Amino acid sequence: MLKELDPLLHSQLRLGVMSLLISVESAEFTWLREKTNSSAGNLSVQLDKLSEAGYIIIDKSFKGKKPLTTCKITKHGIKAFEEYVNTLKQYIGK
Amino acid sequence: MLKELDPLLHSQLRLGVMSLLISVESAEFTWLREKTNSSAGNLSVQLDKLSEAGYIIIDKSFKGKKPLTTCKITKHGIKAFEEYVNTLKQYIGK
DNA sequence: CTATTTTGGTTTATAATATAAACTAATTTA
DNA sequence: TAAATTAGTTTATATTATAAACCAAAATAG
Repeated sequence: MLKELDPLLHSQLRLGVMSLLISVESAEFTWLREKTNSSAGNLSVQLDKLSEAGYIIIDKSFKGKKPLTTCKITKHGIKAFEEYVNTLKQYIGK
Repeated sequence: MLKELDPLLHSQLRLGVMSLLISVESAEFTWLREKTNSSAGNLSVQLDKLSEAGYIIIDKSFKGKKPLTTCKITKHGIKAFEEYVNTLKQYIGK
């Protein structure tokens, strides 16, 4: 029987974000937006969900007086991502 | 920039079905239901979607007077599945 | 200057999707 | 012969994804 795929990660945008975050120290909102080619609104919502799950931490600061949002994957997030990938292998074969 | 994941395949149940169908000659509705642990209603709807996309062919016959629904992946379906897997590798790393 | 556009977002409304509930019809089984 | 089971379909609902509308500050154009 096929195992469940973590629904929080089984979303193109959220998976994309996690995929990007896993290979960098931290990333800015604008960079994630460019890389994922998503709308700011959508990205904002999905980042919140990842954050609420403890998969990432979001730091909201200011660069001068402009808002600066940076994201960083957590250990919990890395684990969830790895588990997701493992489960996925059951679906896509190897 | 991350590529788009075929939304028809990026669904746990439909991906599960395709994953099962790719390794068998054909499969019965009831078997797919067991393997995917899905409700009959949900499975029925998702099979129709895969069928409409030309990813599978559904054959509805009778075993005696009981309905017998069997599914088979198409060449187009195999190609779509393989493309999906390739794109996915961009997300999950190798 | 000051009006408009751009940047960097958030909030909220809507569109799309997944899923279950309700239903049909035939078939065992009690 | 009434009740439960099998094998599904159809439809309603809950969930999710996504964009539209919005806000505040800053840069740019006239």
